[in-house]
Amino acid sequence: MMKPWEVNDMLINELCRRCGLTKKAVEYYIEQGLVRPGAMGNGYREFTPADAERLERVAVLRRLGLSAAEIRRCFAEPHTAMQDIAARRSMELDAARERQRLLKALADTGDYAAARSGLAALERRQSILERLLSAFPGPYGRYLSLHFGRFLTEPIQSDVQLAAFERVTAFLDNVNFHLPEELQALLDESAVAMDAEFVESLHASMEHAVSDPCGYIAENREQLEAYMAYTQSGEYLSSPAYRLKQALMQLSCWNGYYEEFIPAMAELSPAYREYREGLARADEVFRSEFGGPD
Amino acid sequence: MMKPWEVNDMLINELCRRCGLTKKAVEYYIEQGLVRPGAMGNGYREFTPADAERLERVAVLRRLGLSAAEIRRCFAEPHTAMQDIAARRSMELDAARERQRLLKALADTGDYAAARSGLAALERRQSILERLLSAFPGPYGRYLSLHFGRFLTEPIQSDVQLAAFERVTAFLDNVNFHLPEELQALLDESAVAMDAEFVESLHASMEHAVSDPCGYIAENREQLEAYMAYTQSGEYLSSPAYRLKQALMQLSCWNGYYEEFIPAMAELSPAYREYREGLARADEVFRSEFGGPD
DNA sequence: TTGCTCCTCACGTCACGTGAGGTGGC
DNA sequence: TTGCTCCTCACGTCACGTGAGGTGGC
Repeated sequence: MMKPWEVNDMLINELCRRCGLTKKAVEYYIEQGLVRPGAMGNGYREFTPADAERLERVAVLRRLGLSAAEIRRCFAEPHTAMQDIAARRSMELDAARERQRLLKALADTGDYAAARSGLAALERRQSILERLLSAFPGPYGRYLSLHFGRFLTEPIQSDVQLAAFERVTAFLDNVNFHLPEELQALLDESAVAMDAEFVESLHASMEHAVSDPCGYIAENREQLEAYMAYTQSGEYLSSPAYRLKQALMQLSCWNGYYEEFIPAMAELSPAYREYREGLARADEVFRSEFGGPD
Repeated sequence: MMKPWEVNDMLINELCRRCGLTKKAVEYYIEQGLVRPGAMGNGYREFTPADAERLERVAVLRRLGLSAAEIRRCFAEPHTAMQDIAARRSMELDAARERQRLLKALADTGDYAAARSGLAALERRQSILERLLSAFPGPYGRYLSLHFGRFLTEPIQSDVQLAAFERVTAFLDNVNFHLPEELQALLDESAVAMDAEFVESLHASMEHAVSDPCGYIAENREQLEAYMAYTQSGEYLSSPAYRLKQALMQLSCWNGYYEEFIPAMAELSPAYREYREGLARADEVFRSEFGGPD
């Protein structure tokens, strides 16, 4: 039960000096299970250098704004948790920035009604993005929230939109999207590089393809043909990437992703509807050019 | 004591429906003195339409992130408080953005030491800016925090800098900067338009003047001469603006602004020292061109 | 009487801070 | 014994949420 005293072990005061925390903070972290110091015979707590280092990290993460529960997650799943939390923080920052803008405008104009409607739009956007991150944990959810976040900036003006909003949130609350582990890993891997910048560039090239499909095809004919050929090759059809694609489509169909979520999003957001319509038009041109479904 | 029941008065449930708050929230705001409903004979609380409107505003301000105490201030001093709070929020947002960057970097690299030093720099910057806002309430403090904030982005590397930081914060904690009311009003009025953009443009033109004083003088000779003439005119010397300037310089001397604060800032921030040096060099050129002290 | 509204406690949340009162080691 | 460290309660903060237990009005 009792471990032997080592030369570098220390009592709480020395520990606090080292990691810049108060005794009370350390006691709280012990209570929260973030460290488990040994007990000496007299009831004193004894901390190892490893405990000290751990608490130094706790201090850094706290000052970065993480809660005790989030810090626990960071230690439990070192890589994924921190990325997840950083993505959430980034979203919250966007919201805070918008709130700051609304506050400044309110201070300048005194127009509470404008602030109220700005808040309503903001809160709806946030609740969808949060649900996306919860429903699809990890990099893929991050990608989705960046993708759909682009279309969720306008205020709601009609009851149809309000109903669509309810359907979107209801879908996200109930969806469960479980891939086999290896495919999930592959999905995460391929989504991991999709940060805000990447999604931005993706959207820009999409816009180009949509607004001028023929020009886009002319400019990128070589790559497009190579890609089409690849999607028909045996290599592709036997690859995990193909299995992932199939699984994603299956899951999406079962969930009602295409029948419920996408139509509701299109009703909610005019910008998203336009995007989908452009996509459909471009797709037709592509099909007639390269033939075949898919 | 008891006021007569009016047709549009309402009980708490109706009130909550109107302003989108829970009963508990309303009770809390009553406790905090944000509304004072009337009491009916049976102990029920009775809210007027004015109470309802007030609580709608409370709800908006709360969703914008203000605390109960801040909301009280907004009602007490309608214009100044909201601007003050918005300025503070803006600063906190900058800090949050930086923290988000550090968290993302930590998630990517796992480098806790880098995060720690980034946090230290950030926290020092924030503590100076907060003190500036507290020491100089209102628009002038906002201007100062924007002005000095530009120079407080580098980390501290020497003990001399650390000591200078302590002197800066000690100065700001102890300074009291009270102008006669009319001059304070004038100062606030002239500082009110100095937002981030304005300070940015001010700094840009300052930089131009410093890097090429002769060119700057050549380009702006007319305005500069007009300004110099104005500062010598009887009109200026008998204006409140002149009295304000004199009072500011007096106060600054008494406080040790020039003997303590400015030198400490120059020791703390190399960027600020450079700025001051450039200013001094440019000033000499201006003097030799336009003559006279001041 | 039933069902609904209203009221006032009291305790919980989160990350600690601030004592109070008592013990251990030198 | 003195002075310092250590310990464990207990209560406070902020903006409420969640009951519990009791009353008022129809």
